[in-house]
Amino acid sequence: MTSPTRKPQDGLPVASAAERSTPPRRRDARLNRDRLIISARALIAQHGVDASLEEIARQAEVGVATLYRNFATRDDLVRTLYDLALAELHAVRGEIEAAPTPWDALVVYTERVAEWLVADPSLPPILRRMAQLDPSARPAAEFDGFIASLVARAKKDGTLRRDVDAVDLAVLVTMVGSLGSLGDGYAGQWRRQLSIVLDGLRAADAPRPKLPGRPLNVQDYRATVHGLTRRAARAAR
Amino acid sequence: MTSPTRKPQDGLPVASAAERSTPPRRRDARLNRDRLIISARALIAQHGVDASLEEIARQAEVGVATLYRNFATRDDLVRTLYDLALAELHAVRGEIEAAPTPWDALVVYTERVAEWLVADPSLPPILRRMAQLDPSARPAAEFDGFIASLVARAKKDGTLRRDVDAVDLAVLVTMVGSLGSLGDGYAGQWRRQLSIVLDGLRAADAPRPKLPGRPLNVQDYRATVHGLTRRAARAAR
DNA sequence: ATTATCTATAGATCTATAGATAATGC
DNA sequence: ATTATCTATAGATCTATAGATAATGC
Repeated sequence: MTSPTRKPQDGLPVASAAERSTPPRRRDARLNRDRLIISARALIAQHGVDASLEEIARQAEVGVATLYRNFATRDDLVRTLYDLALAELHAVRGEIEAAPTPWDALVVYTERVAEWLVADPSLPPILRRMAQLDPSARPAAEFDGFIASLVARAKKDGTLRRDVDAVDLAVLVTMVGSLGSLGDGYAGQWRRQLSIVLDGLRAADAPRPKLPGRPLNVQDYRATVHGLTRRAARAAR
Repeated sequence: MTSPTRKPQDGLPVASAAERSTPPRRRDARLNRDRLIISARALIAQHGVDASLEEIARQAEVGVATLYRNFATRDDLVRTLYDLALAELHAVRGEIEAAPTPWDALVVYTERVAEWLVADPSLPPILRRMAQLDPSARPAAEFDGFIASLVARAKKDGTLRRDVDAVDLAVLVTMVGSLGSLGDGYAGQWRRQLSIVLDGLRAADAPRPKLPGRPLNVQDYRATVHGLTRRAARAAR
């Protein structure tokens, strides 16, 4: 379907869906590709998916043609970043299964996914773009059935309120994860906010744990925003 | 400080801070300016604050020079959009004061601010940019003292949990407001999500109201994203 | 008469590719 | 020998402005 330039001269099954993101086999090529990916994440976080490809190459200290060789179109690049991020998310499943109770499993799920989003501010624009390119590409899609059953069990044992469902959880997590785009100061806050959200999801009579962290006061808040500004100024050269 | 081109030949106090956003006095000019603002909102919502100025002018059916005449720099444009949005937010204060109890006042506050954010998806990028340009420019800044006193009163009367503060509220509202950037389907959801957040903020022993709306199921979710895609495709011509 | 608009244009930056040159792996 | 990189370049699009033309308000 895509990238028909390479001939199937090696004995491999050729052009499977996942094959697109196979890194190149030459040492320098692999390195350049990695540099491009790092640089792309940084610039997409700053300027969204329309970030200049030339600048991405420049920041990776690589010619533009090298970028094009690795990623035939801008959407190829976006899709690769998406796939890479998704691979990291896969690891979460095991952790969820290891949780002792359904409620704990839901906590792990929301924490890990929110953490994943917050850690990489290029993700929100990338996820938005992917949703346009391919509506079936939701990051948590593969967890759907699994989470739905956890939700059912947590309702049954009286820890989760009965008037919410799995999609509510997904939306709330996305919401909390969006805090990563607001600057570094929020990066330390998301656990606290998530905890408040979880308390809202808990059955009314279930006991609440202590909130993690401490509230940002206005001075902190200011310092945060200033910090962001300085950092952004530096990044912009 | 800025825009020193106009000479103070009219008898006015000249160049006050707010004067920058004074619309022009000619009928056609005012119309063009309005068209530019509408078009800027749409394109900034789509592409962020780096949206092409030429395209903004094109979509407003106006020459680029007209855009530059109205907004000397890109940041002038952003600042104007910010000021306009902020003016709408002012109206909220009266509504908050009219609420019968401190808790109700906090609900009105969070609902109105979230609604304000959700209604205009150009706001998140604009607010981020403004935070860089001028760290003191937080939208809710003028409510700060007011909300802080509401928070104190709501804690005292046992409706708000005691381990949160006014900044937590601000962060949570920003979070909920970010749902507007995720597509139209979420636009109907934010009240529901906010309600869950409010339940998390409520003192543990206070009674919870019924959640508004109904959860999105996966089909709804898909339809939503598809809808967004079609709309985005149309908008992109 | 004044104020605003449009067209045209210079110079910068961007996307995308062709062709010459360099680096790796077998 | 193969694979990848870089430089150079065409054509498009962008920012920003100058100068000629059109529309309003008094």
